[in-house]
Amino acid sequence: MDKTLKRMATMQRMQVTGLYLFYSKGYYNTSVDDVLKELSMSKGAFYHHFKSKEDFFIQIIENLLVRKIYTVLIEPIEGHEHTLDLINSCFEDALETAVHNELDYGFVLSNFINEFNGRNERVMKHLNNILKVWEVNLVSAIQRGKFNGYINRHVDAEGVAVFLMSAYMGVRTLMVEITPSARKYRFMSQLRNYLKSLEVKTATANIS
Amino acid sequence: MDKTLKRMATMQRMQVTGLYLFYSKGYYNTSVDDVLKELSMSKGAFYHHFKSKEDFFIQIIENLLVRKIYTVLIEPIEGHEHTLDLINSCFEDALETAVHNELDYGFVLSNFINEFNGRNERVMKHLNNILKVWEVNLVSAIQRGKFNGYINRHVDAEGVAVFLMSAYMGVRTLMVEITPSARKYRFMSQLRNYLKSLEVKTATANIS
DNA sequence: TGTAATACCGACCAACCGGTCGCTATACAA
DNA sequence: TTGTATAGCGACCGGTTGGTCGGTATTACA
Repeated sequence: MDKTLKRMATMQRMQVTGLYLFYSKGYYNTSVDDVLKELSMSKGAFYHHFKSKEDFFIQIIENLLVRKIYTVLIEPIEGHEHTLDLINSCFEDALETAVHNELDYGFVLSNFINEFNGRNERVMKHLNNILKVWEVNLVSAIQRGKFNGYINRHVDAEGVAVFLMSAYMGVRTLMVEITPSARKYRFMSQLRNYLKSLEVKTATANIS
Repeated sequence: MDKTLKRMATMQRMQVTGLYLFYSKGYYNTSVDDVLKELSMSKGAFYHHFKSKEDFFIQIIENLLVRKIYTVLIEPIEGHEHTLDLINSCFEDALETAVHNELDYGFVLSNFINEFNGRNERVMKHLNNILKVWEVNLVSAIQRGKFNGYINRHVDAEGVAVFLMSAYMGVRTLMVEITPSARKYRFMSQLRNYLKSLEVKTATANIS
């Protein structure tokens, strides 16, 4: 096998294991030795590939976390179909994955933000960047929805984005407890209610 | 001074300092020595009053955290005035406090849940209990609102409670970043929008 | 004033932390 | 086959962790 290819394969394997452990036990609560034990690897090998634990984690963020958020929360709302339906399906799918996750420790990004906030500025910058990318993409999806006539012109796109992100991050924390499925169902029902309030209003639609 | 009174005063002082440090640096990232340094106290004194670090933290939860949540998030919505107004004011005030907090590390309860979830079942039980109390009180406030004619009869009280808790917990995490004030404003605006959708509908109110 | 309980002190412990370093094992190019 | 760069090894280091323990200082009460 090509040398650089093998190197990348090893590093990838280390990062996947690292993300899993950091997510489940927390960054500060997971020692380098823990990661190495899981990998059946030596310390020398670790520090041959990464210059520090922090550097290892930052590479995990950039290589794995960013891609994860993209796949689950950004790409699904990029289409030109009815924006509110896209958002609804996207959240539905994301939460369903969480429900079926045997061991759910909450929204990965939100967990790390909580852990690093006020403690490690360098890591926080990387995490906040992901948050920003998500926000920007949500805002433009909503504006696209307005342009395409699916969303009321007077809706504040930035406000909706902040609200949606808040709701999602919060419910993911709530769902780590017992009966995540019931909470997901109730949450999604209220989310649809909220999304409906953003629709283009017709003269007759809301008379009850 | 009475002996037991002095003991309680000392323990109270220790717990207040402990909560501050655990909140700002995280539980696992704060050593007992850190707490003792802040208190100018010895290890012997600490372990004379508390049998372990974990025990110390659980007492902090029961004595300080529970009361805090009660004061900020439960009592303000207990009245018989318009329920949705009470909720709106309660969230507004709670977030305003967060904005003015020089060093904000997010919603205390939510931070600790994130830190202990899957790592310490005993502590999690105590934290989940607070969450449950909050939820129960929100649900009964909403049902009271329905009874008093402020909220639509068909509204799912449990669903609204989960949604409101999610949104609050999420926005508190989002607000730790830059410009918390702007995010608060946008969030509250959307929250009012959502709360409005729960009101008793009249034939003319929603024609636009 | 004597005494017993409580409050507090800080040296000390084993276990663990992130990181270093001198070493070997392997793989490819000449 | 040999030389050289990369991959991987694990003992070891200084520092920190939660917790212990033998001691002293302070207090309340007889």
